[in-house]
Amino acid sequence: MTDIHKRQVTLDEVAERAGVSRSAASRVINNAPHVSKAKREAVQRAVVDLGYVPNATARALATQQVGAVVLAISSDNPQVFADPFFAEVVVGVNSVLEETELELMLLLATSTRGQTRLEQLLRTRQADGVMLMSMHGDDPLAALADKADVPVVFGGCPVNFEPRYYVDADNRGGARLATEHLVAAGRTRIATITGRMDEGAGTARYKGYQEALAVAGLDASRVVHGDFSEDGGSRAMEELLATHSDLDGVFIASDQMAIGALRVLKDAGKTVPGDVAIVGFNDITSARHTEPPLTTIAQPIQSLGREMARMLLSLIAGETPTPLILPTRLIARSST
Amino acid sequence: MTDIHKRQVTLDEVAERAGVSRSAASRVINNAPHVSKAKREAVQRAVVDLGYVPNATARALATQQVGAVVLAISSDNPQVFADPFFAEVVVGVNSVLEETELELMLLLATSTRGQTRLEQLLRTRQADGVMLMSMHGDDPLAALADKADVPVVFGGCPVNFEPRYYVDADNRGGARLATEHLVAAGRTRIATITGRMDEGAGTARYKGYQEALAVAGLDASRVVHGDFSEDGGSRAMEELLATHSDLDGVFIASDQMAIGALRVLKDAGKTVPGDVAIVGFNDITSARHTEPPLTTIAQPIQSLGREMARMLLSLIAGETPTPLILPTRLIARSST
DNA sequence: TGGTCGCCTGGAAGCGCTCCCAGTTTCGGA
DNA sequence: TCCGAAACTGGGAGCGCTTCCAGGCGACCA
Repeated sequence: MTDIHKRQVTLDEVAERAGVSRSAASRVINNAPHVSKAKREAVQRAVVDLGYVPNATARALATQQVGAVVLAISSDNPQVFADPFFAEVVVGVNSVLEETELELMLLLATSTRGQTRLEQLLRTRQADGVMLMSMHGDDPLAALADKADVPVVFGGCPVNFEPRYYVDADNRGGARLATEHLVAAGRTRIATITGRMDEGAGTARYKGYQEALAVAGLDASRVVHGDFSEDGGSRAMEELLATHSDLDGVFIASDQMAIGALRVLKDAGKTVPGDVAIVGFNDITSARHTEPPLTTIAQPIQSLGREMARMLLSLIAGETPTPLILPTRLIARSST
Repeated sequence: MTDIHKRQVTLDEVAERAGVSRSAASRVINNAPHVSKAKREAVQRAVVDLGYVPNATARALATQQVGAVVLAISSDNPQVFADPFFAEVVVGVNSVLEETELELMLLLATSTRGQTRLEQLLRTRQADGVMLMSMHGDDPLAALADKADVPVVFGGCPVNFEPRYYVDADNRGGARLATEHLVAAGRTRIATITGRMDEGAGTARYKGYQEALAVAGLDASRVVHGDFSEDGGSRAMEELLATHSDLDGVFIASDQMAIGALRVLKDAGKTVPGDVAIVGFNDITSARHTEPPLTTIAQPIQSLGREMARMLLSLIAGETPTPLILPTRLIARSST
């Protein structure tokens, strides 16, 4: 870099050029009242002439507001964010932040360093608010976050406690929908492959499965716990086939696992949906391209991001929003 | 929010508690020399006791360094970031930033507001550096960015000019690889569906296709321009079928388009790879699940992110790195 | 024992902006 | 014509930190 930083033009220069005091200039920049029309225009002209842009840092220091919020993903897996899920969340978040003056910071707290950073963030107001996602069950940060003195909204409800502010997809309702769909299709020996049981989504989806079968008066004991991953899905399906070879329907708590399961089913010579019907969860892009295309539950991911951002904004504004559960819906394709 | 912001503890308090001057305290915080062992330890103890964490804003104002870099995606499509591609880039970027003290800010410049923000960012040093992606051909910001007085590295080379600092995947080489693969499989009437020709990746991949066919002495005139999208791929394939029904191989510049094309081919009663062999580009997750699984070109996306971040760091450190082209490789599956 | 060098040390001046406050105008109403 | 209220105006004190600088002090060499 050539080090010719043409020094940034400051408010003082604007004021001088406009022939007013710095205070007056500041007022027009923030369009506050108490400045005459003439001076206001003079300042505005000076701003344009000089190409003045306020220094965000200085402003932040003076106002004690950072002007940025952070989206933090806490996880032990460095690759979590590679999940397209988060990309969509970000799009949603961005769409509402775009209407404000707030910047978006990303914090992938996947290492010890990252966790430390997140912790400091929570206790020292380095941001005006934080959106926190993907807390797994035993994360001590969850509790800390919920009573931090900086506004925090959770994306997804942690498994072991309910934060004051969160927005979540209706995982339980979605799982119920999925299972009911299987029941309605005449399946009677319905199994499930759950997600990680230390995540809110994992337990909630399992609960939905149980509820639906209870209502239908069917046996809900064909259960294997998975981990949301494709390989995990394969392993779980193998186990299921070994222990409950009579099954004729499976609700699988993620499409990734469903893809793995589909492969195992195929290798085992079972037809889908002929021998066994499958419903997944998430509606990832690949779900449309499997053989057969996967019936699944879609969550409004961008909305989730959008609503998290809105809730955070409302919190920052000093309001007290109530938790929000977003509806999920069934996408029927050919695996059922 | 309860508004009991227990005021942040300041450096002055630390200094007082340690019985030293603020300057001394500052020195030990930044572990600078010229402070006796005794005082150094006293300060360190005070820091722990008080739970002191430096105020990043104040520090930024004093040092004239923001302590954050931004990853900016410039595009006219609000949904670009939903592409899993960027999620992976972010993972890569984060992995190197994690080792530093720098924060990561995300700027999705998809609206007028966003573009304005990006422009201001480029001219007013609101960040210590910026990584810029997805510039399409006629974006005036590209030129501006390249001579901004803040370090900028491009991700992907814009179509109409070569920035001073960039890292890109070897799109041309990858396309050549893909086309050569088709040639090696004995195909002789090889078409291509290109990407958007106002993006660097689009033109580069087209060039690679031309080169490979030139070397093989084959006709390179079976060309339809697409837009990288699935629907665009369908439309392009229809056109190709209508105008060049004799084709026996197609290099398609993105997997998304390939998926669309596959559907059209199937509807038209053509078998893959029997009648026509297909090679895509990107190796998206879905590519493994299509029918048949797609032969494609993989780019090292996380590396791209990582190298962009590294280059930016080196730029910030005052060095002068050279542009970087990352290798791509062929993933052979059953569509060829 | 005197002089010099080099390492501490803390005071103070900013970094660029906001905002309180006291002083000055202006203006309408009586 | 006079008075009070309301609107304007600019000075100045911070926000919390870094860093320059001048002064102090011990050590080391001759």
